[in-house]
Amino acid sequence: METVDDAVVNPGGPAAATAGDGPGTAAPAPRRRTRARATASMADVARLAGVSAQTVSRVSNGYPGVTEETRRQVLAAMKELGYRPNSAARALKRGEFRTIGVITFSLSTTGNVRTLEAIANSAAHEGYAVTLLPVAVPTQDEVRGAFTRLEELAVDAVIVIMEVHLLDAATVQLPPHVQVVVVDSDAGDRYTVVDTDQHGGTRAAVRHLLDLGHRTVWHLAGPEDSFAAQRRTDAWRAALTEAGRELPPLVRGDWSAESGYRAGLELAAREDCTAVFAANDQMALGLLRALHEYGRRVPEDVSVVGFDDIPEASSFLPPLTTLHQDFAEVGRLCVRAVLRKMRQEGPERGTTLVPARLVLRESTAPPPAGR
Amino acid sequence: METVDDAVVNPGGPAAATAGDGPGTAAPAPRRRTRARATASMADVARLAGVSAQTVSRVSNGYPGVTEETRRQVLAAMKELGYRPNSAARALKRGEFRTIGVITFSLSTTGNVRTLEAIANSAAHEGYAVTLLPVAVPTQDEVRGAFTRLEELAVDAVIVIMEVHLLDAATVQLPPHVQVVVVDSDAGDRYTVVDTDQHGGTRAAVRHLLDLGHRTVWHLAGPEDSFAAQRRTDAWRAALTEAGRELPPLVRGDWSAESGYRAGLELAAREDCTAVFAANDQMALGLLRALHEYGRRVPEDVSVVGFDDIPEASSFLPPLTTLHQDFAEVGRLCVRAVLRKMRQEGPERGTTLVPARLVLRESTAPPPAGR
DNA sequence: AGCTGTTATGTTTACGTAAACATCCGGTGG
DNA sequence: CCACCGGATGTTTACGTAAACATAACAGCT
Repeated sequence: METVDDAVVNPGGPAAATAGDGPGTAAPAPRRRTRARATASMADVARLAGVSAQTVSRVSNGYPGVTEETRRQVLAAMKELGYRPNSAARALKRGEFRTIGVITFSLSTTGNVRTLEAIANSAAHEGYAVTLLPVAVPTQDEVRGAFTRLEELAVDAVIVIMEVHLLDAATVQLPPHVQVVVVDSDAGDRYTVVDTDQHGGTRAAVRHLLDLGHRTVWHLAGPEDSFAAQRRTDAWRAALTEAGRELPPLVRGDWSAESGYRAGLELAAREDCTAVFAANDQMALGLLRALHEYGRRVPEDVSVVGFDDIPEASSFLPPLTTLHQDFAEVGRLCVRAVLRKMRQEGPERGTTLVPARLVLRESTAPPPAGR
Repeated sequence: METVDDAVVNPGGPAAATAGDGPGTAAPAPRRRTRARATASMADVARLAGVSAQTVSRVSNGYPGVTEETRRQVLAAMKELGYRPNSAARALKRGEFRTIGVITFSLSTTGNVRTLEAIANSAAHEGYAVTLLPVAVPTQDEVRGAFTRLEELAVDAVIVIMEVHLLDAATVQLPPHVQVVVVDSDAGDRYTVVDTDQHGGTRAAVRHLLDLGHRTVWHLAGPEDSFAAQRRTDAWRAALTEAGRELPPLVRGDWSAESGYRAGLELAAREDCTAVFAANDQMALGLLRALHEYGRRVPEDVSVVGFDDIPEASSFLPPLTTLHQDFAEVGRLCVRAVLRKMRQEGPERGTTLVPARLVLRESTAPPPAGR
C-alpha cells in the first residue's frame, strides 16, 4: 500500500544519516543458525567478570554482601555484554510476574481510558507492568473468552473495569490466587471495588439545579445495563424525593452523543423541562444540539449538567457545567488495592469511593421567570 | 505414604492396568513435606493421569502422537487439578513471550487510544498479549525511562505510537532482537512505519472546500512538534499551491478544544476567512464555539472541516464534516507488520499508509455570495 | 593459639516446560 | 522367523534465575 507520498518525505530530518546502527553492532549478520545466543545470560556475565553466577545475581538485584570492587567488575561485564535479566526465568523462579492484567470493554469511554492510563502509570511506579485484555463486545462469551485468555497469561493480579453483572453472568473461572479489583460496580460485598462516588456527585448536581430555583430536574439516563448509569439514576431519584420534588419521567440514552440528541428532542419539546441532569458529557452534548435545534437557549431556557468533565466539555456551546471525575485517583487506588491484596495487607472486599466535584461553567442558570 | 492420588486413579479401564505396571511405581516418595503448591504443574497432572509429563505437554500443546484414550485421561486430570500452563516456564523454554509492548504518550488523544485498542484486539487474535508502557510526559527523560523499563520487560516486539523525533532524541537503546514498528512518523527509512495517509486526507479536505467555491482555505494547525500536524500543514500548503490559490497565514493550536477556541477567535475576526481546515476535531469544536460567539454562522458564513472523525463529531453544532481515520486498520497493520518482522517475513523498513475518508456532514457549504 | 562470628563468595538445586533422544510395542514384508 | 518400521510413550536435559546451603577468609575475643 505504498503511496506516492513516500516521495514527499520531508528533507532535513533530524540527522538521519547518523542514525546508523549503534556502536559495536557488526554487520546485520543474517545467518545465525549456530547457537550463538542472542542475549547474554548471567553465566556469560559471570564468566567475563570472573565471578560466580550467584554474585551476578546479587548485583543484579541490588543485594548486599558484594564488595564494591566486585560489584564494579560485574557491572562492567554486564555493560560490555549488554546483559538484560531474562524476565521469564525471573518470573519462573520468583513465582510472580510483576504484571497486572486489566480487563476492560472497548476503550470507547473517556472514563475507562483515563482510568486505564492512571492504572498503567501507578503500576509502572510500583515496578509493575500492565497487560491489556480488551473485550471487544460486551457479551458473556466475550468476557468469558477474556478470562480464558487471562488464565494462560502472565499476571499476578487483575483489575476489571466493567459492569460486574457481566462478570457474574459469565460465570468466569478466575485463576486461583489471582487477586481482583473491580471498578464501576456495586459488588463491594464480594470484591474489592473502587469507584467514583456516583451518589454524592449526582446529589450535588441536583442540589445545584434546585438551588438555582428550578422546580424539578429531569434526567437523561445511561443504558439500563450499566451499573454506573443505574446508580446515577437512583441517586437522582433520591435527591429529588428528599427535596420533596416531583419525579419527571425518565429519558434514556446509551452514553453516545447521538442518543443524547434523540432523547434531547423529546425533552426539548416539553415546555416544563427547565433543567436536565445528563448521565454523561457526551449525551449532554447531543442534548445541547437538540435544544439548540428546537430554539431553546441554554442556559436561559434550559439548564444542563453533565457527568465526567471530558476535556471537550469546556468547549461545548455553552461550556458545560459537569461533574469532574478523578479518574487518576481511581486508577491509583485500584493499583494500591490490588497490590495490598496480593501482599495480604488489605481487606478481602469492600468499596472505596472517590468523590466527584461539580465544575460550574455556563450551562446552568436560574429558570426563566414564572417557572 | 504415597499420595492419595494412587487410591483415586481412574476406576477400571484397560489403561489403568497399563499404568499399573509402569516403572517407578514403588518410588519411595522423597520427603515432599514442603508446601502444597498453589497451582498444579505438569508433573501433578502426569501423576494423576498415570502418564509422563511429556505426554501432558503434548496434549497441552495439541501435538500429535497421543492416543485419543490417553488424551482424554490427561484432559480429565487437567480439569480435576485446575491445571494452567505456567507461562513463565513456557516463555523461558520457548524463548519468546508472545507479548507485544506498546509505548505511547498519555492516552489523551482519540487516535492513540483507538489505535491501541485495535492493536490489542489484533494481537489477541494472533495469540499475543499487549503490555502497556505509558509515557506520562513527552520529555526525553520520560521516553528513555520507558525504554529502560522495556528492556527488562517480557516482550518480543514493540509498537511505538509516538512522534519519532522524540524517539531519536532519547537516544534510546533498544533491546537487541526486539522488533519495532512506529505509528505516526515519517521515519520509514529507518523503521517500519504505519500511519494514516495524512497527505491524501488533507488534500481531499482542501479540494472539497475549493470545489464548493471557496477562494482559499485557512488552516488551524496542530502543535509544531507533532509530525502528524506538520504533515497535515505541508499537505495543506501543497494542495493550495497546486490549485494556484493564495496561502493564508497559519494559525496554530495544540490539539485541544481550548486552543481551537483561542485560535478561532482570531479567525472569526477575519472577514475574508470563509473556510477552515482544522487539524483535528477537538480544535474544530473550539473553533465552532469561537465562530458562534462572533456571530458567524457555520456553514453559511464559514465552512469547517476537521480531522479524525471522533464519535462526538456528528453531534457538534453543526455536525462536523471531517476526515475519518481508520484507526482499527492502522492497529491491525501494526500488529501484522511487527509479527512479520519477528518472523523475518517482512521488510526491515518502509511506510504503510492507510487512507483517510472524507465524511460529509453539515459544517461545509458554498461561501457567502460575493466571496 | 583456639574459638566464634561475620562477611564475601561459590555450589547445588529447583522452578515448569518442551526439545531431543530413547524405548517399547505390534505389525509387515522378505 | 526375524529384521525393520513407525506410532505411542517415557527419560534426559537445558532454558536463566535465585533461594538455600556451603565454604573460605579474616577479625575479635578469651
